[in-house]
Amino acid sequence: MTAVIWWTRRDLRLHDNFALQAALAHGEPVIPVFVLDPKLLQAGDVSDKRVAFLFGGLKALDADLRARGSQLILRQGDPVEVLEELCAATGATAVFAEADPWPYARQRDADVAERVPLALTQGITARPYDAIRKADGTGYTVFTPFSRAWKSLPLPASGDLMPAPERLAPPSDVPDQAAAIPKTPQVSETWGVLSALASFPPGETEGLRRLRAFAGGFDAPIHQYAGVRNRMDLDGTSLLSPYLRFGMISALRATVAAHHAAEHAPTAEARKGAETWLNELIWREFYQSVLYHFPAVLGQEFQANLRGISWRNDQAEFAAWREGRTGYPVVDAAMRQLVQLGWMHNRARMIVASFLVKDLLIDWRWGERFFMQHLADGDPASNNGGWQWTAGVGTDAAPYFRVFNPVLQGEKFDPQAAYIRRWVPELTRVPDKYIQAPWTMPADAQRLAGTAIGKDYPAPIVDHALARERTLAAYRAG
DNA sequence: TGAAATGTTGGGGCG
DNA sequence: ACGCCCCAACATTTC
Repeated sequence: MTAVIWWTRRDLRLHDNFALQAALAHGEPVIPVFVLDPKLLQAGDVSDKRVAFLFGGLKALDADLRARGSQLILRQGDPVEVLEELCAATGATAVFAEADPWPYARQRDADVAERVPLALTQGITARPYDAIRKADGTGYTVFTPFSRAWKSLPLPASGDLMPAPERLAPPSDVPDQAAAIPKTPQVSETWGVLSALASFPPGETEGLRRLRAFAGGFDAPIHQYAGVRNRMDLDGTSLLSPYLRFGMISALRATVAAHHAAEHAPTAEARKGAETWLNELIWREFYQSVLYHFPAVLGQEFQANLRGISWRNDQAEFAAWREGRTGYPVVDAAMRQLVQLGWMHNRARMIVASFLVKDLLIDWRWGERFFMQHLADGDPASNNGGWQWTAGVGTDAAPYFRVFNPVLQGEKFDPQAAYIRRWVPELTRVPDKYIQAPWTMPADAQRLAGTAIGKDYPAPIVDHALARERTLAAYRAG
């Protein structure tokens, strides 16, 4: 047997790992390698919360490998050079990794493959993202037929999933890696990072624990998911997205768990909950497939006739949006949650995205980039899909005239304003009656609440009704 | 995975 | 008793 390299990238797990299994089938020892690519870690491109989640995941993976007799080999540099060096130093004859549809990753892997024998497997998605195609071989651009095709294929039984290997041979002949541990980017030990990590402790063990807690058993939260998933004030969602993003939980395992929960649901409502969550996982599969077949979506609107919209792109308003001071409490709560936690409730993502694009008339790419910087679960495919959907310019997009009213969304999905009060403390004492639209509060009520609008909390930076008309006109003209 | 504008209906107040 | 108006409630259309 000869040494081979398991190159892990966004699959920081040992269970259900096609690349690791392929490596094990090919040779031993398997040398687990992660390459920190400086191009992906430049300050300004990624927030400290996102980096902290990644580094924490690497630490956890290393611990899990050491518990099995191996360890994670961590290197920083250009993956082509690093892998070529490692192959030379260790005598590894092949490199195994899970394929990634992101154009940057595809180019990188093509460059690596020119220098070392690279074998790519599936695994980022539950089904290979290039497998579901229309009869003519092209990719789907509408979700419903995609999901129908996706669901028509069989899923493995729970018992057929791949457990983590129990023992791994120690990687031999690996040069000392002490010098390779990265010094940059700095992960600041700030309260923000610590509190973000407390909400999302990185690692495969935690990912698996969350999946079990969410989808395991007859009374699991997945069965209530359909009814509460849009409530921003409740923990009704799985809170699994960062784990899925870095592959700390396999998409396949999540899918099988959802399917199993649906099949064994005690009531029709419970079944609907599991099916609804499964559908959300299929949206993720859909957008990976869209990115694979239509990589140009990363730069431009999928809908060719909507590429000429005249964005206002007001810098001051963009700053107010980023910093959670638009004067619309639901929007501000959500943006502060994002920046502090590195995560945002999905309903809130739609609300703030609609606000940026359709109230401020700011280019959706600005929002897409800001989300990628801050979201621990930020993924090029899902993030782009979500933004193009909200902007009404993508595959299977929301129609352009669908504009969210932030006040009504708040009333519907944060009815007691607990979400707002949690993230916008200066509104804590504002009564329910006014909290979704504090500018309507009479002067005496402002005094009573200790919140002067325009001073303690901003007046709305735009009038929603006017902004809506302005956007409809811009889209019609564009 | 909207919301606003517009249309319709039906009960109750009133002369 | 009856017609008229008002308007909430609901439905449909439009963006």
